Amino acid sequence: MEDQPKSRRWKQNPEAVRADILRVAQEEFARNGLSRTRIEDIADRTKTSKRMVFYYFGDKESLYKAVLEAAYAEVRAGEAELDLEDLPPDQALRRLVEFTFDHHRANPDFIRLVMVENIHGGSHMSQMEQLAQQNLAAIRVLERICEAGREAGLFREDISALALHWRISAMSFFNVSNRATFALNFGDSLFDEKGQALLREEAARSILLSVLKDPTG
Amino acid sequence: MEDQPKSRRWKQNPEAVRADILRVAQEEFARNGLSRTRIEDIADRTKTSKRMVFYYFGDKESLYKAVLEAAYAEVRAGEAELDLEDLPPDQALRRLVEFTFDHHRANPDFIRLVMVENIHGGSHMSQMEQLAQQNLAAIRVLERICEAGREAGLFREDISALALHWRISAMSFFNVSNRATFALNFGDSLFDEKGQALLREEAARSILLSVLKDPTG
DNA sequence: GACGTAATTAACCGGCGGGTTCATTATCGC
DNA sequence: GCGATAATGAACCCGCCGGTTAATTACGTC
Repeated sequence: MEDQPKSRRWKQNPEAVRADILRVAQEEFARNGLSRTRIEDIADRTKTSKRMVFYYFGDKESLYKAVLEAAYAEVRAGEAELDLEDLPPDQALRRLVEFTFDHHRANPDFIRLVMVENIHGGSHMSQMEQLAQQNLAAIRVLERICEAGREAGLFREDISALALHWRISAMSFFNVSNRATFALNFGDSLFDEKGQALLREEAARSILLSVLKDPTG
Repeated sequence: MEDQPKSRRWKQNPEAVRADILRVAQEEFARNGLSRTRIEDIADRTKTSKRMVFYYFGDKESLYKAVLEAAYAEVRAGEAELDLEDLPPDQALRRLVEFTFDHHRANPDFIRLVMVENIHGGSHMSQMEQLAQQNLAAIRVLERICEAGREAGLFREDISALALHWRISAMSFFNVSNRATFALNFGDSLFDEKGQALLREEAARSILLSVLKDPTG
């Protein structure tokens, strides 16, 4: 990091430049979507130039795809850190819901990239190959919880791990993605700390209730 | 409606032209977002010209705002047709969830417009004045159901109508908005008729369970 | 130090698309 | 019919922005 005083030993560092561009591009694409983002705006916020953006990433769409892929990888890596193995199934499920809720909330740029990608019909994401396994891993976690719950006699027999994941995602995602319009329509009382705590708790509670064989437990 | 006595011939019909533009513009903005939509593309699909689009709506952003406002008005009008007054509270709530789920699913263009608007931070919607009342009406429906449920001894005392609406919206909205990426990540099994029926039923069931004082009922 | 390659800079280009100009036609009130 | 105004058509303008050209500088290798 620190430079040698005598010889200006400032090393060229392509990887850092690349990472710098990616970082800024993620923010810009997340804020503005694909078309509204200007490569020059990205360049201006990096230490390098517009020419270099094209030099490293080819064209705008490839940069966007690189951003999307990096964002997915980062978020999935964050998810993988959650360890639920040693929890009883009901507590594991509750913790998974709370974690997902918090995790989405902490990564609004990722959420916005997914929104953008959905507007585009997923056409860029469909070209990303490697994420199939990562995603199935997410489902497998839920399936293990469900199975453990069934074996413990706690959970219903007929729950679908995929549909469960869908519901957990729906609430966690919507909470970030639709904040602007929801707050404009109904006020922002649900988006301060107290409101968010309420939503988080009710999400966890309703998910849990819905899988329990005996909801009174 | 159809007859116009000798004055006002069929030839020039500004209102129809305007409606034609709005209709096409809604589809284009919903499919492509604001920046990616080309006014010329809209014009080409109408019976009129690009020149007329500007003549009637001023500029692109005003057209977008007009589309958004019209879409909101139409969807809210559709919601207002639901009558739950004569149902017991638990059935009313279930029906409201199912209706919302179906209604969102039947109006993907509206959903996509709201997605686009959220990407833009709601900056255009914040200029729409009249929708505050419409939205409060939606909450009031839920509040009446909750109150009736409490009075009947069926529902918990501590449920928030707004948080309940948030959860119903979250699932109904996400089901449409994130279909592309969800299907790419986890397959499209949840989006055929059978999968959708499952999601709809589980959404209703989990909402209902979460408000009941005695969930075994 | 010399050579080849990787990284960088400055200046440029071209077409796409939002918005306009100006001339023309239809419609209405009288 | 006549004048005023609303509605329409064809062609045009121009600035923005994605992408490029060409020349220059740093760097690894011998």
